[in-house]
Amino acid sequence: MSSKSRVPTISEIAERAGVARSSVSRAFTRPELLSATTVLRIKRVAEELGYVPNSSARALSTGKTGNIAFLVPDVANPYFPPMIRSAQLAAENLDYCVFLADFEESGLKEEKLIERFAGKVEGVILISSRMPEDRLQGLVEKIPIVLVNRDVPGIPRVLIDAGSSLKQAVRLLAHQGHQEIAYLSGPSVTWTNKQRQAAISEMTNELGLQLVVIPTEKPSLESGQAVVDQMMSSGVTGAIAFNDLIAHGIMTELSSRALGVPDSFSIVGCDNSISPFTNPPLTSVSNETTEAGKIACEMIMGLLGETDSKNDQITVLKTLLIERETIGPPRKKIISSPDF
Amino acid sequence: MSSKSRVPTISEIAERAGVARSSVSRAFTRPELLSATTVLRIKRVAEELGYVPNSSARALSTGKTGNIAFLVPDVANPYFPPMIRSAQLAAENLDYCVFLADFEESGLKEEKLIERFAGKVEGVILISSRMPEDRLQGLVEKIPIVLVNRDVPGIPRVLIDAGSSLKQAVRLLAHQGHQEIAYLSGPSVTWTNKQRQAAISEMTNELGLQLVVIPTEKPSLESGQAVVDQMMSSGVTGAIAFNDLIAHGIMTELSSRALGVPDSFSIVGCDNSISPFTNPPLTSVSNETTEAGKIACEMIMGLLGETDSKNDQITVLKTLLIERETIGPPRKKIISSPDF
DNA sequence: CCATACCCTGCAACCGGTTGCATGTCAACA
DNA sequence: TGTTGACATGCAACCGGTTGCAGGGTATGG
Repeated sequence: MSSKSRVPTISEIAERAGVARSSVSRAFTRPELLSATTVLRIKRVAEELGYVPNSSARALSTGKTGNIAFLVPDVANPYFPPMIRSAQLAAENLDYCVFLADFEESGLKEEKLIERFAGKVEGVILISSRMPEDRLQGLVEKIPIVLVNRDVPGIPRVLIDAGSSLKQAVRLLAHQGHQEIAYLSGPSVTWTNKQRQAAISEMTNELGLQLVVIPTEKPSLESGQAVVDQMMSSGVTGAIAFNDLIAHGIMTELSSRALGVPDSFSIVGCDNSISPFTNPPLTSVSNETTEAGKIACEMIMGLLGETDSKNDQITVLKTLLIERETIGPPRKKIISSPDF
Repeated sequence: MSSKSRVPTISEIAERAGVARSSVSRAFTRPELLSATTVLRIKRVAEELGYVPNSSARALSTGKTGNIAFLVPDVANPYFPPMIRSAQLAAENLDYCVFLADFEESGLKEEKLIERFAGKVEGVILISSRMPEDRLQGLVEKIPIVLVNRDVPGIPRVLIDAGSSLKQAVRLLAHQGHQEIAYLSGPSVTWTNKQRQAAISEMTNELGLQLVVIPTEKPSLESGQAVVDQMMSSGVTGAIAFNDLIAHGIMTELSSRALGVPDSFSIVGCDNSISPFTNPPLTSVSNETTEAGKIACEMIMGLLGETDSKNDQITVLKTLLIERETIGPPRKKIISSPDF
């Protein structure tokens, strides 16, 4: 029956406490300016009436919203939730609230979202941004930005460098005797993908292996399944996937064709997201996403004080290859060399 | 070098376009009140100057923030991200932004968060709320609330009812010959846990099975591992876990003791989150979390128009038992009856 | 006892939009 | 030609805080 009970305003508190509105405001924001007894009296009245400062009003006059935005390409991708969580927790400790949005792997949508958030937040954390570099450069003039897994000079960023672990994976594959391997690439525009591909390519060159790069539609299970045909017909005996999801898609498709891993095919994933759960457990690259989220959040907070967000701060996080059970020696080819 | 370039205000646009401030405002909010040419002129100037309405100011005068909050017990629990995603997408379509927060399975923290968000949002969606019923009842007088997986009369809610699938799981276990099974319970205060336990208990009674309820610390992998001793010494031959995470914890612990699933022990999970990935693939209950998120969001939006959020709207979503490979006949007990 | 300084509090403007009401213009109609 | 009404626009108050400045009161020192 009672519709939403209206919250009292500063004026009502002031009247009830017999002080000016400004004193009420100060009682909450700068109590050291008032006598202790006045503060007490005001707070008592406020408590009594259930006063809560209106944050829109406060934001309007101070220019600080106390919010940040956190944009990810896909919330449901298990790579992101730990990062989201740690960033949100870090923000909360500094009394900030965080907006979350999913830009569905689309740079356009990402840009639209930033625009929508622009007035509501003090800063934006972009995870694996798909936006063109020049747009980012333009944006950073308008609002503080921190990038995760995207390397744009002049914009503060935290990078997770899987390169060395991936090289190690190539070495492992080579050691088992693989001569031709595939890289199931991820979203081609992303820094993460480029960086992973470059590392793998560098190591295959060094070791004299053949590398076949096979693009996938999306970094998802389904996309992994979809490229198995192409992958198998390319003649490779092992593969490294952009992420665990793609790797697992391949494993399921392989197993539905009665091809076992690692007996018939070797595979390694990346991100260590679902890899402990797969069948068999997937060899994968673990990375400190939790740490990354926290650092990104701290970076953005650091930026807020400054007059100029143009800033080249950069943090690189290391990774670790977790060896599980999906690497083995290559299966002998059916159509083999004459000496067999 | 240039610090954040200030965004122009309505006044500057007005001056530049030679109209009143109110006209600029109307050009954006109620263009049908102005002549088409004026609207055009204003919009051109606005575009030129890069005008973006200040949302704090707008929120202050209209009383609508255009935001909602989405609170979950644990962002990193794979059960929630799909729900978060669908809710956020639904909100976005209605031009709403969503705050995300993690209350770490704590009712106290949940309450603190709601308080913090109170002034910033028009409504709150609470997932698996841990708050006492009377506090919720009090809260709903102050701000529109929608509950997911929590059943409080008078508050709109969407429930995912795993009962029938869980009963089916018990039947399956019984059919395989299990006489004593365990329920690895989840957070005891949650509706979800109570409801799951009740369904299982009802069916074990009906079928004349022994049910041992074993509480877990948290619905996590680690907690699952931690209760294996207790579970095995209780003499059960199969178990149903509150969720996939607990179930998987048990599987890994079992396997580290060289006990295979389902040969030595049968187990079923719930939520179908990581179950397709486990080794062996876990029999689990799938539920429409995506749908739940969307519906919750639509419910909250429906509430916003009304003067009174007290409202008994309720949606129940069904589930499905996905049979995979973790149920088998019970292992014969070592200490067995004399007839063997 | 008076001057100085400090402490506390109030006044009023301001943040940037929104909106009810008044005014002005022009066309249609009698 | 005068009246009426629809339409377009402006005026000014308002949303609920924050903050620079001024003024009154009291304590302190000369």
